Amino acid sequence: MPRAAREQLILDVAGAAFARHGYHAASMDEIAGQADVSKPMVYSYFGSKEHLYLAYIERTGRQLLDRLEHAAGAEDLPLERLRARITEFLAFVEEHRDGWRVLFAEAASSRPLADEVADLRSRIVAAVRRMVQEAGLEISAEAADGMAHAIVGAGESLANWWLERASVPRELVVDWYVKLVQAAVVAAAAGP
Amino acid sequence: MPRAAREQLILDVAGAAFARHGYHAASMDEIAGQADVSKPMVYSYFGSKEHLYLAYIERTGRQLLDRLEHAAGAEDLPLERLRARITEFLAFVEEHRDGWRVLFAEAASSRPLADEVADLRSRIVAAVRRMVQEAGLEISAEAADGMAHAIVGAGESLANWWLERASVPRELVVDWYVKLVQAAVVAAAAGP
Amino acid sequence: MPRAAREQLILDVAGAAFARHGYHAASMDEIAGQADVSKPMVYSYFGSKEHLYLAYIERTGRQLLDRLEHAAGAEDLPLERLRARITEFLAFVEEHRDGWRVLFAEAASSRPLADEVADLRSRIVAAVRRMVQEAGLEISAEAADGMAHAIVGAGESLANWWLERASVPRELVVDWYVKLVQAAVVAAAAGP
Amino acid sequence: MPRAAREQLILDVAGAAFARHGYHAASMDEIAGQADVSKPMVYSYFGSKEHLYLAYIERTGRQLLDRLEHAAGAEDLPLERLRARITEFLAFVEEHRDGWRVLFAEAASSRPLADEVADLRSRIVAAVRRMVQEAGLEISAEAADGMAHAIVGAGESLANWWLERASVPRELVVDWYVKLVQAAVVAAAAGP
DNA sequence: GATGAATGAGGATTCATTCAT
DNA sequence: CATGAATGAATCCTCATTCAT
Repeated sequence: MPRAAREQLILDVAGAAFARHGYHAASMDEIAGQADVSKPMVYSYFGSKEHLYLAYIERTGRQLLDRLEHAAGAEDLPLERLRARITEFLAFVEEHRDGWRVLFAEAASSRPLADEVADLRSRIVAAVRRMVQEAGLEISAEAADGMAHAIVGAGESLANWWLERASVPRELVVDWYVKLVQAAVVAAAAGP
Repeated sequence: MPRAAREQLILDVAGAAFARHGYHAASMDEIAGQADVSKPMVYSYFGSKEHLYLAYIERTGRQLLDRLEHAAGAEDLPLERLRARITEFLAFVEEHRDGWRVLFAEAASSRPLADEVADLRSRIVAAVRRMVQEAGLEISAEAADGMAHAIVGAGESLANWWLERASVPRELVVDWYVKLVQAAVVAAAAGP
Repeated sequence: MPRAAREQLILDVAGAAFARHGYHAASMDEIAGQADVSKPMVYSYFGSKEHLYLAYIERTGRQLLDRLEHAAGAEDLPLERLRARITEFLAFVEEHRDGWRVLFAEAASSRPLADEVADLRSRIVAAVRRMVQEAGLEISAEAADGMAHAIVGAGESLANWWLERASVPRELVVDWYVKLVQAAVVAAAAGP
Repeated sequence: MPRAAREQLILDVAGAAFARHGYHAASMDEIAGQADVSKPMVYSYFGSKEHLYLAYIERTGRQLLDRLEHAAGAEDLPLERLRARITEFLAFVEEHRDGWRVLFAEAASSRPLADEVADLRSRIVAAVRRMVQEAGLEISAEAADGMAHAIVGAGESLANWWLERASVPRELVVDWYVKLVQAAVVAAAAGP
């Protein structure tokens, strides 16, 4: 098996372990065992538990960003692009439950690693902020930033809620979220 | 020092440790040391690391709920009550940074303890859901539930953002969040 | 409650704890708690866990020896005295299960305390040895000593067996043991 | 050093520690140190202190049973077989003082582990009981069982006595014990 | 005399990490 | 390149024992 493939396999297994137990409780023994690789192998590939974790975060984050980026074409109308991106976001969450869980959970906890994860989140927030500002309304930079964070937080929470409600159709959730985002933008602009 | 006071002191110290390192990485040795108490003392008071953690969550959660409950009088108008509660929420977050961090962080991670924390969050969500439903608009139970989660998630994210922006006046954030909530309720009701 | 009575109560409770968990696993906390006495009390009375244990052994051993001594009158025939003593022995074992268990169990294990317990046992063995020698047969001192140990060991084992066989009448066991002892004495004397 | 050899070495060292201090007081630190192995090594080999202990009991017990079994050939006369087995038993006790001490001591104490040891002892008792019953005398099942326990107890006690009397030749003790067993069988059969 | 409160010391166990092969 | 084997360092937790009151 080529090295690249093995690396991906290890990352998959590691992601599952992190999602199941959290960073600290996941053990390198378990990960190596489930990947059918010796532990020194894992260390030779990733250096340390922390680096392995970061590599997983990085890969998952990049996948998410890529999908969001390519979800909408430049020629689409703003509303269509928003809807497309939200749809893509929920699709990603559904397809990568482990990755999503790790990304989201660790965004909030374990201080030492938070910075790396925060970076990913901040890129999403930045995109949302741009979107808010490009709506053409009169919104201060500060308000745009704050509202962008609120929008992202709402999306995370909504996604988690939906993940545990298999019966709710994705389209419905997309609808809600689209409307929420639109309303949020208007709310951010409304004068005193 | 009376026992009750020492218990509170230990909880404070424990909260700081949990906030700094997360549940797993925080060590009982560190907590006992910083509380200027021997480890067996901590065990005699709280039984185990897990119980100590739960005691902290419980205390912090109760404080938050109490404040939210008493923030608004029954005679206030709905909008006033909403604003009062949000103000209180942000005040709590500001005053109890450690507690908030632990509550919020562990809501998302560390599987074994998540249940206890999830319980607190779900009570807040339930209150928000009732609020959504009592707005008098035509909203399905499902939509109300989903939107309540989105609102809570937005609030959490907004609070965290604000915590790192000392210069932003609380009133401003309250304003945004109030508007966001109102908009969210309307959005949940809007037909296709 | 007078001190003497409290001491006895503590000893009783301690004996039960030692019988249930063994010396090491029995905890002073448990003993003090069950005797409804504070721990410093126990220490003031007995000094240390080891001393408490020895005090229990001592009391129980003395009780056993007393009963064996007074079981038979000097005017009885040798066989009657043997039977009376064995009967008394089994009665003691039945009435003082905890004490017997501790006495017997610790006779074999826990090195540091073995000496004290061994002393009690050796007094019983000595009595048996005298009995063997007084049988009037030609038996070397060594053989008498060895056989006395064998006889005592047989009795211990038989008593334990009987303790778990509630349906077996004591008289029957006494009979067996009397015969065994007699046979053993004869066996010890038999030439090559 | 191959793994198998190291396992045996650890077992030897552990046996010595258990014999010296008893199960509870023996520490894994001490055992690992004396075996010149790190503690995690011991855990990787045996899993836990309890498992280490059981492994030792198991090994020692099997050795004893094996030796008793092969001590006598099927073609030997009953008396010769009895003598051969007793000789073997004493030889084992002499050669494996630690093992014998642990086996014998823990047969009587420490509740949680007693079962495993009791099993070994009960197999020996069963063999003795069969021997008693095959003597051709009229003996009730109950009497045979009780007497078998008495015989085993006598042997244990006699062996311990002998262990501290280096000057007493083994042959002599064997002789006594053989006669005692014979006498015991007859005693069990004798009518009222 | 009596105790609630406190602790020093140590025990079992686990884990990330690294050589020797 | 790959690994089996090994460990230093922590971690949670318990317990016999003792003051200050």
